[in-house]
Amino acid sequence: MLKEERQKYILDQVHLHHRVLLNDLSDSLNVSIDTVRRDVKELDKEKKLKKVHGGATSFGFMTFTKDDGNIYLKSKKISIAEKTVSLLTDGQVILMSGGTTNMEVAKLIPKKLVLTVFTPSLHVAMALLEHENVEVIFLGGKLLHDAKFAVGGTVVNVLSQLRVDMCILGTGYLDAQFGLTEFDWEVIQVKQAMIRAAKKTVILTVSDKLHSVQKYKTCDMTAVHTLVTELDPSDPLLDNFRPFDLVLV
Amino acid sequence: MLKEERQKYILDQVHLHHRVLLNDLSDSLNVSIDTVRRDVKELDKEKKLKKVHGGATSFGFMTFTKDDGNIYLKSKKISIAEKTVSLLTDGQVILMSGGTTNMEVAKLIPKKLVLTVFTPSLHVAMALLEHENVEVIFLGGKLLHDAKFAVGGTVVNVLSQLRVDMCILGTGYLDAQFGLTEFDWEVIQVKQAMIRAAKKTVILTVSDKLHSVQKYKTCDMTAVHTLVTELDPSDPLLDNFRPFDLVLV
DNA sequence: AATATTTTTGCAAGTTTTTGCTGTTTTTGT
DNA sequence: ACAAAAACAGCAAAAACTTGCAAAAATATT
Repeated sequence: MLKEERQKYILDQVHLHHRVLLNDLSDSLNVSIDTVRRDVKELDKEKKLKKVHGGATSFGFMTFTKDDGNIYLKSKKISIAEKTVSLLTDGQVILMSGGTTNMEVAKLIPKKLVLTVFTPSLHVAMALLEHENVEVIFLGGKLLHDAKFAVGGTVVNVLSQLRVDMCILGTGYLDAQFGLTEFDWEVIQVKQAMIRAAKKTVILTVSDKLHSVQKYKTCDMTAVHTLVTELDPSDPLLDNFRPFDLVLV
Repeated sequence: MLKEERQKYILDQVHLHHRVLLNDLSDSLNVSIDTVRRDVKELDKEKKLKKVHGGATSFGFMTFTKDDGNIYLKSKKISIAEKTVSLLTDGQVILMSGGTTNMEVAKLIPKKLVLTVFTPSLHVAMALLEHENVEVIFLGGKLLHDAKFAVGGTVVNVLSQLRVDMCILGTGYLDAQFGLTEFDWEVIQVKQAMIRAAKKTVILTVSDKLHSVQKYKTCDMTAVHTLVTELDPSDPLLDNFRPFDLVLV
């Protein structure tokens, strides 16, 4: 194998996974670790990647990691994401909406899990593409400038032809009496179509958003199968939702 | 066997496999390794391929690496993007493919310009959403993990129903004789559909990618209306393209 | 047709590059 | 602070490259 081939492979891997381990490379290329080290060193000198202890990282596009400043909220969302990921099983076909909570879910999906995910969210799609075993299908349409989320007829139309295992809704406001509500009419249309296209609907929400109501209604509580919060399922804050036939996680 | 035949064979092999080993060539051509070495050296001098230790590679092969950080190439791309932006007018409906050059175009679009842009590239869509006056419509479909680009039937299908003013193709390899070529079959399908959907086709390419050929063909030079490079339109490097009925910018 | 000239080809000796291995130093996580 | 992992430096064998040269082949000249 030519040196050039090796280096191209290394670059491809770096761009694909955002980071690589020298050991993995040495392994999959069947060359000594020293050779890989020297290659990476060269590529680093050529500014094609960034060498770090034990491996290398790409320093290109991936700078969209605008960490939501609110550490407190973020830890809640990660807790929700962990619970959500545990609901997923190999081979499932699922729908994911947008929002920061769903982003955490996308990041936390195990590398080995095989999934097919439909999403109208640019950010979620981007995060999902980091996982080799996840097939990502973007639900195309007109994009909202702020939410980076596709809405409109084409999205709803494609959704109407789908029948998937599970739908994970990440944003929204939840109330036992008024159900799931939103403030954007077009987003509502998409989310309703997502719910219709799925056998099960999973709602993710931080406890701060419980018992809050917005202008438009997406669905009733009866349409929800699973509710994931950062709280313990037995927490009294969730009591209002117990009368409904849903799983609390 | 004539020298010319040999060199033609070498070039074919390089284009076919992206790389060759001098030993393999010497073997299959039944000539000494020195002769092959000299041939490859000549072809390298004529810029027909790139000689590397132990063999040779096609030009597109290594050039494909996403050249972030490569300041030199980036300035070329910005120059191309500036020229491209000047081709745009208020109210147009256009198609944009992916690639780093198109990314620069997306970033450089004037804030006041009113456009409608269809694209199957996640990165380009993301960049376009920074512009308030640009309506962005994502061409949904299965996303390629490395290119973050939508391909497949749904994309082609939607494209077949469009009729837009202009199509801007950012990636690809260009040669006067072989036209626009790619190495990914699925990407080809999308690009061909994009060309069919547009009244005008604009190709953006850095001069480094001129005269390089890949496995599959997207279109002939005759399908191209405008060719944008970082070179001056009168540059002799572009002479090969003058016989065609296209605008050089 | 015979000879001279240029080009091409193969070979050999010496040089450079590449690569894996050794032992040593530096960094990292606990 | 200590043990483990990673990086570094130097070395040696193998592969690849360079150069110069002479034989062979192709082309030109008389």
